[in-house]
Amino acid sequence: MGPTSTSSSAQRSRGRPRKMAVPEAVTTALRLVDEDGLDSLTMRRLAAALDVQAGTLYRHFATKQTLLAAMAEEMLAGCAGPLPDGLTWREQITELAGRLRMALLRHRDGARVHAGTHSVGPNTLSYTDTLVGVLRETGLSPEAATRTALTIVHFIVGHTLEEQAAQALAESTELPATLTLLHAALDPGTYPNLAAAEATLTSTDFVGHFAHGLNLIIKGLAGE
Amino acid sequence: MGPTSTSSSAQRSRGRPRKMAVPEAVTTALRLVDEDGLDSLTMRRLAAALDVQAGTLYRHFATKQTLLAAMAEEMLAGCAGPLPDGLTWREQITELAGRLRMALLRHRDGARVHAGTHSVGPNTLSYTDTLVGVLRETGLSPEAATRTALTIVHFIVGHTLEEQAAQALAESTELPATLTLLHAALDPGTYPNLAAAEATLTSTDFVGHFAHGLNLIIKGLAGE
DNA sequence: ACCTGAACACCGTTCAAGT
DNA sequence: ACCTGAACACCGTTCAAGT
Repeated sequence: MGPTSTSSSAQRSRGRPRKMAVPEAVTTALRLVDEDGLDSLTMRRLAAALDVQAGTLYRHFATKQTLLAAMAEEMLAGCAGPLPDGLTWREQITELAGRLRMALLRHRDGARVHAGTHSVGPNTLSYTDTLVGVLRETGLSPEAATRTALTIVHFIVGHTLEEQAAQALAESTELPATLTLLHAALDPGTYPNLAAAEATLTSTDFVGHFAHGLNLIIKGLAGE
Repeated sequence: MGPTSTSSSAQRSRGRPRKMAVPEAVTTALRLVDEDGLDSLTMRRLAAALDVQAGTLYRHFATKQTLLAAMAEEMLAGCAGPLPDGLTWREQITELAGRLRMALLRHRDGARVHAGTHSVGPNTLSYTDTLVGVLRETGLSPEAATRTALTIVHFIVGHTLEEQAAQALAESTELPATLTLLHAALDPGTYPNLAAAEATLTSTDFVGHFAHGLNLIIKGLAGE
C-alpha cells in the first residue's frame, strides 16, 4: 500500500535519520544539566533530546567522560579573553579569577562538571596560559607563577563546589533538617569556635567569602 | 547451653539472617573504594561484601548519598586531634592542613568522596572548630577566622581533587595520549606561558605544590 | 525488628543490521 | 558513512512477605 502513513508516531524524525552535530550535543547536554542537574544527565536522555538513538552518541564521544570533558571545555569559552587596559596586576588576577568563578556558576553543577574532568582543550589551556602570564609579569619565576596559578584555580574550584552545593541544599527539602542539625551541634561547650562562626558559616555572602580568600592569596603574593 | 557459640563470625550465611552493623558497612565501603575506585562502589556490591541483600542497606542509610556522607565523616577521624605543644600558629595551620590533605589521600578518590557530600558529623565539625580556633588565636575576628578557614579548606580540597585525578590518570591507559596532547598543545607561539610552565605542570611534586599554595595563604594572613 | 526476594524504572556501552 | 534496534550487564530504590 501507499508509503504515506509510515511516519505516524515520529513527531520530529521524518524520512532520513537525523545527523548529529557534536557542538549541538554539548550545548544540549549543558542545557539538560541546567534544567535537571548533573545527576539527571544520562546518555539516553541526551540522545532523546537530540532525537537520536543512545548508541549514536558513541560515534561522537568515546565515553560519557569524554562528553563531560567537552562540556567543561565549553563552559570556559571566553574566560581567557583580553583583559581591559590599565589594570594593576592585582586587578588582573581578580578579573581572571572572577571570570572562572562566574563561568562555573553560570551552569547548574558547573563546578562539579569542571572538577570531574580533565580538559586539554583550547579554552582551558588558554585560560591557564593567561593566568600564568599575568603572574610572570609580576616578576615570578615560571615555576612560582605556575604553582601560584594552580593555587588560585584550586581555591576557585573548591570554593565554587561549596557554593553550588549550598545552592543545591537551599533548594532541597533537606535544608531545614541540616540547619537544625548544625545549630544543635553548635554547643558552645563542645565547639566554641563554631558557635562564634555560625553567622559566617550560614551566610550566603559568597561574593564576600570569595573576595576574602582571593585577597588572602594576592596579599601573600605581594609579601613575596 | 551457654551463649558461647553465637559470636562466630559466620563468613557465609548460616541459618539466621546476618545482622548488619553500620560502622562495619562504612569501613567496608571505604575498602571497596580503595580496591576499585569510587565509580565501582554500588549499593549492590556493598551489600554483597556485607553478605546481605541490597535492600537491607536502606534500613540503615536512607540513600547512597547518606552512605557517602558517613564515609566522608569516617575519613576525617583523628584530624582534629590535639596539636603538639610549642607550635607557632603558622606551624599549627600547616599541621592541620596537612592532616586534612593526608586524610583525603589515605583513601582512593578520597577528595571526591569528601567534595561530593556535606557531613555535619563530629569529625567534620571538630576539624573546622579546631582550625577556626587556631586562626582566632592569631587575633582574627570570628568572621575573618571563619572565612580564612573556609579558604584553606577549599584550597586543600581543590588541590587534593587534582592530585588524585593525576594519580588516577597516571594509572590509566590514557596517560600517554593526554601527555602527548598536552605537549603538542604547548606551542610557544600559541601558549607561551604554558610552554614555560610545562615542567611544573607535569611535575608530580604535589608536596611542593601544596606547600607553596598553603604558604601563600599563610603569608597573606601574616600581612594582615 | 530486621532481613529476603523480587520487582520497577532505569543506566552506560556494544554491535549487527539497515540505509 | 552514519544511524537504528536490540541486546548485555548492570544500577538505586521500594516493598510485600517471611522469620
